[in-house]
Amino acid sequence: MLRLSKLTDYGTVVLARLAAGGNQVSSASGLAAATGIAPPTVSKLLKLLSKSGLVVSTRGANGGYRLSRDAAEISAAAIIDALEGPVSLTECSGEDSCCDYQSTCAVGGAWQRINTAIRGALDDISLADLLKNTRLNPAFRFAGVPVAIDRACTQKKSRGN
Amino acid sequence: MLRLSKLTDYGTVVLARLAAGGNQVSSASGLAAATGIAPPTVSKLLKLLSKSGLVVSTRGANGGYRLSRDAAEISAAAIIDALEGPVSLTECSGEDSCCDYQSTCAVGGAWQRINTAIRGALDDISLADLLKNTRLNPAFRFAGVPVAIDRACTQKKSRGN
DNA sequence: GCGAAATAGGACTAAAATAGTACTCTATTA
DNA sequence: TAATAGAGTACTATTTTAGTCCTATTTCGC
Repeated sequence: MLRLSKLTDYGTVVLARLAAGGNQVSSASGLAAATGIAPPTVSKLLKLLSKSGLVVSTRGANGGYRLSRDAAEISAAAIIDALEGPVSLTECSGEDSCCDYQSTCAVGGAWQRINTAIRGALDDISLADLLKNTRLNPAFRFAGVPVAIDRACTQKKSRGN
Repeated sequence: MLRLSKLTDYGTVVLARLAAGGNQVSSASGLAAATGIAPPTVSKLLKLLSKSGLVVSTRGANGGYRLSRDAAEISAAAIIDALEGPVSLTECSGEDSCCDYQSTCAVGGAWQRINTAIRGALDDISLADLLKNTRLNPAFRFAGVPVAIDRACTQKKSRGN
C-alpha cells in the first residue's frame, strides 16, 4: 500500500551493518560484500547518506564510512528523508503546494494530517530499534495499537547483484 | 517520504464527491466534470473501485455509480488497497516474501511491524473522516501524538486534463 | 615522492512502473 | 430500437527508479 523505494530499503540494511560495526570505519566495498548488495549501489547509497550527515566519511587509503552518531539517535524518518527526500503521501501534502482542484478537492487537509502523523511515528523509531526488534517478536505499540507479527521470514527479496 | 500514487489520490477525490452526492448515482462523466479530472481517468478509477466493491454501478441509460456503503464504513486503507493493491513498505514486508539477504538483512521484521501499524492506523480512518476533517483544523490523535497542522493550502496540485 | 586504496561527484543507460487514452462490447432505459 | 452508460482490455507515452561507470581528489604506506 505505501511504498518505500528499494534504495531506501537497501540503505537501511547498509546502515544496520554500519551500526553493527560500532565506531570502526567500513569501506563501501566491504559493506557491499557484507550485505550482498552490488558495490556501485552501496557506494551511491553511502554518498547520499553522507551528504545528509547520517554517516561520516574518511577519504584515502583505509578510509571508509561510519555512523555520524549513535544508532539510537538516527530515526527511521531521517533515513527516509535522506534517501528519498521529503516526498509525501500526496502531492498536496508536501510543503508548498496548491493545485488546480481547489474548488473540488475535499480531502487535501486530511492527507496532510495523516502524512504528518505517520512522520511523527517514524521519528520515534530509531535505527537501534530497527536492529533490536529484529530478533525479538514483541507486541510493540505503534499508533496506539499493540502490534505483533508472525515472522515467517524477515528478509528481503530480489537480487542485489 | 511515503508515497501514494496519483491515481489513489484522485480516487479519494472521486469517492469524496460520490459521498457528497449521497445515495444518488453519478455518471463517470459527471464526476469528471465535478472534480476536474480527465473523464477516461475517472472512468478507470471507478471501474477499479467497483471491482473491489467500494462503489456499485448501474449500467444503461441513467446509470452511474454510488458508494456501496456509508462513507463512515469505507476506510482509507480499503481505498488504498483497492487502487494500489496490497503493496507494502518494503518488498519483504509483504505477505509471502523471503529473499537472498537472509544472512545479512537485519531489519526486515521491523519494517513489517511498522507497515502493519501504519495499516492499522489507516484502517481507523474513514472516508467520512477525510471529508469531515477537511473543514476543521483539529488536533487529532494519531500514533499517540496530537497532530495539528497549519493548512496554508488544502488542495491538490497538477493538472487533471 | 609515488602508487594504491578510498571516497566525491557526476553523467548516463536501461528497465520498470505509472498515467492516461482509446476502442469495442454489453446492458438498460426511454 | 436508438441512445446512454458502464465493462473490459489493450496500448502508448512519460516519468521514476535502479544500477553502472568514469574521472577527480584525498590519504596512507612504502
